[in-house]
Amino acid sequence: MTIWTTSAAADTASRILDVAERLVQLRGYNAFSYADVAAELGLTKAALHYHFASKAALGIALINRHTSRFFATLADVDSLGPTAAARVTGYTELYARVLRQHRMCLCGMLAADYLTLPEPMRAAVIAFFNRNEAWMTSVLEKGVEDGSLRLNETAADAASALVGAVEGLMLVARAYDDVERFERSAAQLVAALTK
Amino acid sequence: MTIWTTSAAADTASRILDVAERLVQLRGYNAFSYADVAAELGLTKAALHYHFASKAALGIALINRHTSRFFATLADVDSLGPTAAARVTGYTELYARVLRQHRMCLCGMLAADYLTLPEPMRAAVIAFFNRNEAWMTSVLEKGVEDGSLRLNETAADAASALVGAVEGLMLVARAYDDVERFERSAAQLVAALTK
DNA sequence: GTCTATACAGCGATAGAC
DNA sequence: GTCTATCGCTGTATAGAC
Repeated sequence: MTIWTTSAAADTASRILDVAERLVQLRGYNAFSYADVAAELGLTKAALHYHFASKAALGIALINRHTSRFFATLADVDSLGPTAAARVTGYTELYARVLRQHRMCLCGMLAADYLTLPEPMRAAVIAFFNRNEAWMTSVLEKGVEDGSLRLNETAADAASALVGAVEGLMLVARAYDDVERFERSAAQLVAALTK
Repeated sequence: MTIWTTSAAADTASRILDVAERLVQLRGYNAFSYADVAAELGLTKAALHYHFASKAALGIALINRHTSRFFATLADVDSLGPTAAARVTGYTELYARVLRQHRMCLCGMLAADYLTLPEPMRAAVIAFFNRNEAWMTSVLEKGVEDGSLRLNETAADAASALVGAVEGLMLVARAYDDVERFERSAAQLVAALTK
């Protein structure tokens, strides 16, 4: 049993997930292969199939790990204890970091590939968005309660608009290879909440 | 020389574009093939290669035709002569129509596939977004001039945010298979312009 | 846990007949 | 303009040795 603290060489399954995650975020689910991942890690395709029996299984593991990590990081944003507007800005900043690596949001990319995905992957993608919206709804509700935000719609509706909008800002900004474009647009979304 | 008025059976190249366009909007550029299109039209792959020598050539033709048609339709929205807010709503309604067919915006989908596209296709995708933003910028500027809109940022910045946001609202709403979700969110974007 | 080897389907693309 | 036939390659996945 290996004890993980920090750094250290990750096990093979983790390294497979690392590479596959990056490739999906860069190229999409249908434009990466076991051969791509294997070559990058100096393994064979057969070795990958030992760790993840099928591409669908790899895909599901990818989404699940990403979702866990993302909401762990979001909890850190919460623990900074700022205002609702600052928290939403923290949320957009998480995505700006992804963009700086020229990557799309993993689940945003999979949303584009959605109709080609096996059902279990679809469900995991939707679960990610549901959690995004639930987090955002909670943040907006607190902002309304403390008077820092004024909404003309329900917090849930405002949250779903924000989550969707951020995905699109990433999608287009990445094509332009222009993170500042994303940041300018995201700042407007936040500003609209407090107007 | 065939005269096109309305309806009538389109020529083969047009029918190829029709099918390929739908498949890209549903599945993405890397998840459709010449075989898919040929089978649907009762042709062979070789016949498709006669009309479009390569997949890249087909892709470029796809974007160019779509761009022409989209801005022709947008001109109709303009000619209705409504206010800036109504024009933006008309813009979002064009995309709602696409969503009702369970399709993503063609260029939004290609933005996801962006890093896998040949350079000429990338340029055509960016040109589409540039024209979207130019149209939207013009609409917003007129709204500011006539006093119907108040912006806290430049019209160009507000336009790029709107265009990007709409793409994301489509992307996520399509995964949820929920056009009303898109419409609720899009209405908020419009409302934020006049607040 | 990783390898070699292989199966089998699909891909984009081409040659040449009709 | 469309066909048959085929090429070379890549895709996911499996069997069995080490």
